[in-house]
Amino acid sequence: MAAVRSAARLAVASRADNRLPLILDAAARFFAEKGFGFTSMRDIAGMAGMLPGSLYYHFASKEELLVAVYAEGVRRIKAAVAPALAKAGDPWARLENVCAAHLEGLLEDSDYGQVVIRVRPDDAPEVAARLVALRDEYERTFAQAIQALPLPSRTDRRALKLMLLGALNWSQTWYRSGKDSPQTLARRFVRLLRDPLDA
Amino acid sequence: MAAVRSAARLAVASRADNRLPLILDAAARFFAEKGFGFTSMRDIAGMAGMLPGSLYYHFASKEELLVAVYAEGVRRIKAAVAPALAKAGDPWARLENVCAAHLEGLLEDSDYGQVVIRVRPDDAPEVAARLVALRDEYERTFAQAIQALPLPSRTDRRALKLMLLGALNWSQTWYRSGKDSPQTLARRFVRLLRDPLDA
DNA sequence: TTCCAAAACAAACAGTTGTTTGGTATGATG
DNA sequence: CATCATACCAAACAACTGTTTGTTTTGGAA
Repeated sequence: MAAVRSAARLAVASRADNRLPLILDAAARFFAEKGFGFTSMRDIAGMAGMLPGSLYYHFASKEELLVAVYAEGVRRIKAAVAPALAKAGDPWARLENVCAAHLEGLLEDSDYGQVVIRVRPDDAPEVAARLVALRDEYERTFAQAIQALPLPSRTDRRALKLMLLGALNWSQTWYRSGKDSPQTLARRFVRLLRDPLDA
Repeated sequence: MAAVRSAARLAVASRADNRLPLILDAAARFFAEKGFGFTSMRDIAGMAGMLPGSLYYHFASKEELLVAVYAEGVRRIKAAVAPALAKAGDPWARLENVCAAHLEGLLEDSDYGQVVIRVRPDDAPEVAARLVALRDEYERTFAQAIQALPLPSRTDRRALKLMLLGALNWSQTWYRSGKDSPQTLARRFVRLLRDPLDA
């Protein structure tokens, strides 16, 4: 397939693939704002300044384009969370920072991150499995922050992960930029879990 | 508009509106399973055993049909939660039952409940405001169960509501029927918030 | 300067979308 | 029995969908 770039053939980087990032950006923006189903290839092509058919030089289908955006989204969220996760110190503080980074990724920062949370894998049946795999990949990253917490042995950490991650992801529904910052929200949520333990 | 039923004119109930529930059921099923955007009026009409154009006798548009399903969904979830909310006793136990009822509504019970959680108001721009109002209406019901909790005065109850409701609603993403029941999940989630307080 | 593959255009394809319009069976009402 | 609104059918509408095909431009390599 042509989408496999010849860039492997070293350096030069010519003009080749020049507009591919443009396509991805446009797709990410539309997928994030209107969802997968309500976005047309013409929307994307228009914003990228090209014709609809031209997209098929880079991607075999609309769903494959979604996969590319999705993958980039996961990459970015992971990259945003990684530093917070790496830093040593209080595991609770680390979790709070991880949550804050996670929230920034899906609320403010980039369209790519929003796509990962907003678009349901079943919306693209042909590639659904790959999308789920990408999500899971990230969730394992997030789970590390939970594992590190000093909790009573009876605590159900899996449930904790599902609860916290669900709370964070769902915030996309009610969050309005300009009010509480992602940092503030992360602090509030983590405190609800932590404070009672300190007493 | 014809959709305003003449039923107000007392009792008889003739054959009029006979297939309207059928339409709503079909729409609810499709909206719940494929989402609003991926459902066509032909899908719905087909399942209801009629022609696409006929739907417009009952509803002025696809979006208006969504409003009707949405409203019914909120009605049902509220009805499912109401008994749990009314019962006297331990506020924590009550919250757990409320959560269980909520989960059943959007995971197992009815397509209507699933629609309320699954379909984003912005998917139907023309009626988005009305859909949001319907959601809010229910959330106020849910908030009552939170208000009744015996919590340290410093606790942010609004954040608690957002966290718990988000965790519950997001479960639609990962829940697979047959494994943990809604009741079990509700217990696990509520315990994560309560148990630390008891110590 | 010639050549070639990359990258895009231009135009169409067949199918689907929400919706409209005009006609028609039906069952209750006078 | 005649009437009439209700509830539906039948058929089409224009617009839009993802995608394909053949052709053209382009920039770097030989």
